[in-house]
Amino acid sequence: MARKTNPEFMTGVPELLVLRLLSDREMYGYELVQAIETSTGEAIKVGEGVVYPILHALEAQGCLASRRKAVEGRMRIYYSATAAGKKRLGALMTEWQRITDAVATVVRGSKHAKA
Amino acid sequence: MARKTNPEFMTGVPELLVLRLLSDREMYGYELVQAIETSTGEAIKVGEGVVYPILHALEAQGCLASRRKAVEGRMRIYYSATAAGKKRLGALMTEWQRITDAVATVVRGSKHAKA
DNA sequence: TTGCCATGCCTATAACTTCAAGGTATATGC
DNA sequence: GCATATACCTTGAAGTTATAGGCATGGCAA
Repeated sequence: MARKTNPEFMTGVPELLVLRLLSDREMYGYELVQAIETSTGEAIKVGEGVVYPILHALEAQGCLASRRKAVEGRMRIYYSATAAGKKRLGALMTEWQRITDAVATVVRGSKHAKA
Repeated sequence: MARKTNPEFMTGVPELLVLRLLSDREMYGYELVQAIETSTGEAIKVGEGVVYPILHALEAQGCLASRRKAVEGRMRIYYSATAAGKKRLGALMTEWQRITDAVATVVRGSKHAKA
């Protein structure tokens, strides 16, 4: 079961984090990669190959808005969460809570867990 | 993003639950499918097509032991967690904690999260 | 008897996501 | 000139879940 790709418990997490971070302030791709790493205390690290496809997909769905900005001769594309994006974030957090709560119940030894 | 396969936040969860449940008492595949559903309060449901491959893989790795038993004319294969299985369960729970803690930190608005 | 459903095992295909590695380009430091 | 950091992007591989089915037995009802 040694996963190299799709590691344990990571499905959907990058998208959740991106949406959450972009709800606070606008950021560009390269910045997000590092923000995810620092904000999680090095616990979670994702590559650019993970972030960029998510940004493009979310923007195509109208969950993100982007604007180009030249900084020090380099081109940056800043993304921020739209209303639809925040709505989607809420749905993702609800789902995240649902799963984590369920797992916690079982892990804590839910004796009969019937009634 | 409407996922039909590999839904949000489910990667690795079925394996964790199977290992956890089989650490308490031996169960057979069909029983596990229902046990996961009831023990999570209907929050998590997995089909047989998810459980059986996991059982076979874990057994092949020595994480599970099995014994055949005939009950009411039907053949059942009971699985239980071995020492290696419990060790793997421990590793999975540690990883689970690591990810969920990290996500919780970001979601709760991680101030600047620099130092 | 016949038919249907629940039990109980199993497999194959499709779909989705993450990961690693590479490609392009500019600014800076040696 | 050359290497590194920034900054964007794409491609291919790997792994997991979901859906749908196949096979077989027992119990129940018509």
